[in-house]
Amino acid sequence: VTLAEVAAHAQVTAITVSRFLREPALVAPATAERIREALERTGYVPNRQAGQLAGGRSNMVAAIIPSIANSIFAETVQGLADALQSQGLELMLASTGYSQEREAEQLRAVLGWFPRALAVTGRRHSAAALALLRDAQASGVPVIEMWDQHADAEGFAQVGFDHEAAGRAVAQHLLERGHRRLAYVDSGVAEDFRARERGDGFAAAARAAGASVLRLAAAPGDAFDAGRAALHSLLGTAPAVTAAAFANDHFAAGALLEAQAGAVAVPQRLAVAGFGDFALGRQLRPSLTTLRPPRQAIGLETGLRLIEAVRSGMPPQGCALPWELLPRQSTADARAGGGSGRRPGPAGAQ
Amino acid sequence: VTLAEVAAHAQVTAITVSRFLREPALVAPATAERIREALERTGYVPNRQAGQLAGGRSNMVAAIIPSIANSIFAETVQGLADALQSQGLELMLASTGYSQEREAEQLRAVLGWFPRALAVTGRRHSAAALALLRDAQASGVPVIEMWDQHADAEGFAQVGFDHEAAGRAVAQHLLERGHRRLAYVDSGVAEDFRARERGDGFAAAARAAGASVLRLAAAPGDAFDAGRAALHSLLGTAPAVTAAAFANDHFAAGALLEAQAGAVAVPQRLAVAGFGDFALGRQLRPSLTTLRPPRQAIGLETGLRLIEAVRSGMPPQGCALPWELLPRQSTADARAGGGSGRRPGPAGAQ
DNA sequence: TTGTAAGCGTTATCAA
DNA sequence: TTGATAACGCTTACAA
Repeated sequence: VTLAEVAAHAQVTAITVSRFLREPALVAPATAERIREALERTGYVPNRQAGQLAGGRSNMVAAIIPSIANSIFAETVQGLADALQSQGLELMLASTGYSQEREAEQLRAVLGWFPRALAVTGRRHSAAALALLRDAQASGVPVIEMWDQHADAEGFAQVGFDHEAAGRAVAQHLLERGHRRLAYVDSGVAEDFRARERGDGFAAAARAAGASVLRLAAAPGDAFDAGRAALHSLLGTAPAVTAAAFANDHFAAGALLEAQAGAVAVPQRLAVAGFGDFALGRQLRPSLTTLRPPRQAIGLETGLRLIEAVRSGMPPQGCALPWELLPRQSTADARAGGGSGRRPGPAGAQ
Repeated sequence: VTLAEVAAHAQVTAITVSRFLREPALVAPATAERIREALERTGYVPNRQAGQLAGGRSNMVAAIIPSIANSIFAETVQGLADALQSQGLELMLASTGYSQEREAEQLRAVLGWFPRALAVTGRRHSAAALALLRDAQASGVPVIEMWDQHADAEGFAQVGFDHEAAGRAVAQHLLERGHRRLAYVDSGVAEDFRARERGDGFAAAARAAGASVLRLAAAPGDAFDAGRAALHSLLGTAPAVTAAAFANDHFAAGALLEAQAGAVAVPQRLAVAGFGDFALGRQLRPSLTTLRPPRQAIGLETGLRLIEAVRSGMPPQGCALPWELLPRQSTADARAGGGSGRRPGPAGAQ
């Protein structure tokens, strides 16, 4: 069913129906009524390809994330979709599997749809991807990098937070509780740059305070199992370590469960901290100290800023979003009487 | 950059470049080389809207799922995306938030892109959605309903499994272990029809064996908390119940954790079974008996069958995919020495 | 308030 | 092996 057929039913021409669809106020009430009926009877569905080709712009925003299956990004996507939907924009999603090569590929694929705006994850891109992003931005397509907030930005707006600072905060938390021999368990995924940066911040803060830091990488495969294995290798090879931070809550939860099974006292023998604030962490005993990233807010804010950029024609603005350190039982101070409450991260315009 | 500009660079006309892009073998080697160079130099990106408008068909498959954030569907989407990608098809994703109304809306939105094929979740649709799906199918767009496999199909191919049978299998498992007073904790989401059907099957099998079944609904909000609360209300209002099945592993895990905290012996005082085989279930002590649905296989198989339908022009075929009951410690027979091994579900063509 | 004409960037068809 | 021409279904710009 095309516009022309609907128009025939309503005894007008196609352009009038098109106009009614976009600006109903511009057609006479009687005509509008006939068009409404015709639309109903024919079950007309506007052809987006044709509309966007003729109009010269799409109503689609493309987002590229590392993994759909990672729940942390699922919430970001949800926030993004919510923001866009309110403006009648559609979301096209692509995932890279944490591969820079696939990022460029996926970028090329979505660019063929000529999206109205672009959201990518992180600030590290292959040369090919970077070139595509720059071209897009140069041709007026707003681009936002999600989840990051770092000085070495490549000229794109960033909506996220500083992962090194987050890592430092976790270290600080452990240092304040008297720990001097720390460990950081990295993600097994080499391309999870943000986890690595949190580790960098963690290590830097610890060393600055005169503490030692052992870094090891989690095994690939099931994250719980990897966390369990990491606990063993930690206790085996570095028995002096008294506190460990993990790249995410799944690793940390695995370690907690293994500690439970092996009668390793947490936090007395080993304090444990995670990242991400996954729902499970609050349920475990001891409950898991973690850092809550603004998972959904990143998506929502990205959406709002892209919309604004589209509307105004100006490049989008980035911003730092606050995270929150959630001290719980797994790092409770064995000497004193527990945690010191919540500690919000920094926020403010870029 | 348009095809015409590339063509000018290569000293041919647009159609030759277009041909080179689709069937390189059809252009002379020397010309091909010039075109390749021109493509490179100009950084040409094909305009999908124009291509699909002219070609009369898209290379996009649309999938509609209840929730992106639900990990169970994330794996299905992954499988689907993998299958499609191998054929150069792109995936457009829409989520409904378990609302039938939004399903029709989202369906209308994606139909505007004239997808090559359509994958929806489940067999229950609003009248509006049903009409859209029928129209699509009638106009030659293959449609598959994922996750379901039921006799009252509305004429669409189904790739999934029979949830009543899955529910019956869980009940059977508990009955075999001597339980006669059972409970089923439904999902708090009223529109999760599949969880309800599993409950129906569970209840039917239990009653057929002369056992009693109490059904209650989990509270909305955090699933772990809902599981904890469900355990309490179960122990409080129905102390005679000796085994409980939950609509998903998160509820069940919450119950397990609460039982642990409250010194309720599992499985001795209460046997607990879940659904979904989430990674956590294997980690808990007692480990969680669950039923593993073919999460990823559903997506993969749907993709393959849609591709085949597109290729052949015939309507897609559905199929039943096997699930697996995973008996673990949370339902171990207190009388005997443990579980009886894995029990695969039924499989075969529809 | 409605309509006409042109064109968006590509592909199908047919011709050379 | 390459090209000319005519769509595809819609919107923009302008005219009536």
